[in-house]
Amino acid sequence: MTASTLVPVFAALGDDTRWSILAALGGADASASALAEVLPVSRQAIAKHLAVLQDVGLVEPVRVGREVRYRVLGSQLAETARRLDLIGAQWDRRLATIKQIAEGLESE
Amino acid sequence: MTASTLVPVFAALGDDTRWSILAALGGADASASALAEVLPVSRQAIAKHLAVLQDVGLVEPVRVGREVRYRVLGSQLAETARRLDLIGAQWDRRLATIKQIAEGLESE
DNA sequence: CGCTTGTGCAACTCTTGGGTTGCAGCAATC
DNA sequence: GATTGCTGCAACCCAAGAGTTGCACAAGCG
Repeated sequence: MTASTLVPVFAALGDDTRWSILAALGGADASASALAEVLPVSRQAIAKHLAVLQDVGLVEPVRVGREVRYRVLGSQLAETARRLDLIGAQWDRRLATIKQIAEGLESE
Repeated sequence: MTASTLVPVFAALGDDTRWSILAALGGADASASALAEVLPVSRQAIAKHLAVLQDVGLVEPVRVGREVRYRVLGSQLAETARRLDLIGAQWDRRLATIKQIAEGLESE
């Protein structure tokens, strides 16, 4: 059941501050301290968010000298999207099946 | 900025119980009371979750006599997946751009 | 009409998690 | 080697939300 790993990703993406962090990292890789200068939250709060994002594989730490910069992994976003799309498609298929059955009943 | 409406959807999808509800509704439309007999939570808890799911457009209420059944909207899942995929693709494009620049520097 | 049953509203508990401050530690730099 | 600056850990506060119980109300059904 790979779906169990999917829910935490959505939980991670369900927070505005984390999207702000992802957006900031979209410009260039940055450390927690650097992000704290841009965003209206403390460095420690950002560090927590980065830990969450790293746990679900949305972000990757890169040591540069004595600081730790983070990079967004777009592939993980795409992968999550792919799996979500599959689920949505399954529901549509179910609806289609029900429609078929209903139409079959009508024509009898 | 349509992305602002995207975050609440992820927040809604970031809960295990709500996925259980969606899964149960995948079999057939059901009321909050019916779901309460299947899932290990109270009817009121389910009612709250259904309200959340309805707010973000993942589920739709259908009155049947004196009960209110809920139906999953797979199209909303697919739409969310599409938008998430676009975002992921943008990050990949940025990485590709950076790679191009780096390669350009090497060849000079 | 009375009974049953599904829904809706309200109040409450308790855990989770986002945010903060403070301090200790470590690694470059001068 | 001392200083500077970035990281990591810990404790704490507070709001949001997941879950519960209880009750009131409305709509079918005997």
